[in-house]
Amino acid sequence: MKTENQVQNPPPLATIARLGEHAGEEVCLRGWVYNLRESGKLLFPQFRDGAGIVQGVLFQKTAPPELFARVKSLTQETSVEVTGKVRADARAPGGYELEITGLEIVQLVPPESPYPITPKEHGVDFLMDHRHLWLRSQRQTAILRVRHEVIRAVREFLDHDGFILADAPILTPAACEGTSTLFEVDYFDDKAYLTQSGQLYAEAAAMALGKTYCFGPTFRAEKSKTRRHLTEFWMVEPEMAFAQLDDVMALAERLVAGVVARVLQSCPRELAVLERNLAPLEAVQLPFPRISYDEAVERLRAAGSPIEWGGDLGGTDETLLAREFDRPVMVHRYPAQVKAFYMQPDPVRPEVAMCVDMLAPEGYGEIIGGSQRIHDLDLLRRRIESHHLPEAAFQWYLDLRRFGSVPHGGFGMGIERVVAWLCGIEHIRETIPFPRTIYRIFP
RNA sequence: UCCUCAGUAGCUCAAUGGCAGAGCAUUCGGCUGUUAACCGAAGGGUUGUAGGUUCGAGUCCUACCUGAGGAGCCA
Repeated sequence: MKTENQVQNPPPLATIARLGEHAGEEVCLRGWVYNLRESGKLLFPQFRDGAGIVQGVLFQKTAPPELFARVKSLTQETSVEVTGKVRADARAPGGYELEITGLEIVQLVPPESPYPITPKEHGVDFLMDHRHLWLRSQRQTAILRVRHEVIRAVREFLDHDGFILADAPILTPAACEGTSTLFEVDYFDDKAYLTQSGQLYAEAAAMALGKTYCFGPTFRAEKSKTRRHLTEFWMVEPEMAFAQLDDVMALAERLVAGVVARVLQSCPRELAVLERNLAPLEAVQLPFPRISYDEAVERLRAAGSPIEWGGDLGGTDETLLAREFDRPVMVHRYPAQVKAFYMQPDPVRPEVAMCVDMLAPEGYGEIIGGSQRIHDLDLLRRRIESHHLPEAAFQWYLDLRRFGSVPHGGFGMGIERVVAWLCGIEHIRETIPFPRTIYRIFP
């Protein structure tokens, strides 16, 4: 009966995520074999389709011998098209299972060279060497789906707020901030560098468009070796004309709160796979606490940190400070000496810069760094000089202060750090499909 | 760049200076509701590389290679 029906009327394609909508019906799934369990004359192949996992059931007693043999031969990650009747069953993981009526193998993974990543534990080195396959795991697909949702939420938020996307170049003639080590590339007979920030270009775009953002990969050649660093990472950088530090902070907290709310709403399944505790994310409501660098140093010293006024916050300082709040905390007005040359000094306290860092809770560190930019030509010139930067390279940037300069500002948000925080995962390397770290550029 | 740790079967890991082992994976057999299934058997090794100490080195020493965690720097 079933076979006849299949020939006359091919069953509709379904996805595992929405299998429940087809209860009682015969459907077709396209995907890969996740695992095969068997118990005598009873087979339980598990299938994944990129959005979920479902278990199939096949009894030798009732199945055509040829079909039974084919299912019994399935190896992990073999690609298949399987048809079957969807049935609710409390014994099945996910609540539904597929009573298999037909199965076509698209490509059989040969048993003599099995899929290398088994459902057992593996070490970091092995998994990173097989990143192209590791991506298929439940955990990795969940993380990538959250990443997708974060990026979509950021873009929709900025788009709806009147920001215009104007991307910055990736190949640049010189350092943007003059501090970090850059990747040098051969540019015909000249030298060029991979961008470390699109900000300077975003400032130019803001003078053209009012509110703008750039969103792309950025590169740092520093030999950072921590769970928070990649040499290639994605950053979104909004920039606003006619804006001051308070406007920058207001935008930053609205953006982050919006992204968190969106991920909570859209990714419950993924966060469950990742076993993310939702309470700390649900606590992320406006407004975020704002403290000055001065107050941060006081709090840190009270908490036992040896920090002195004048230095930047270390990783442990960030964790210590963030622990005192139940939502991201914005630390503003750092000493100008530890910050970039283009940051506007505080008018009443010139030794501090009109800048802000947002620290994520739970020890995830700095996710946003921003500032009000210097809009006065002479002051900016003096800063370029005192930072020993080549003024000639910055003439175009100085032009922005010659022709209709206005107070303006913005920030950069590191996508991978936000994703790591929202997913509650240990290491940033899992938040990007193919991470680049100091000692790893393969695959 | 600095500090710490690690490298043994395809994978995850054991092995007091004294015969190279287990679980998973693979192959074969068993099991009609499995949940990283389970039970039995088999195959699978230049112990990261090069030296050194020793009667004898996976184990101790030196150098190097590869990777991980952290510092500094940053998002």
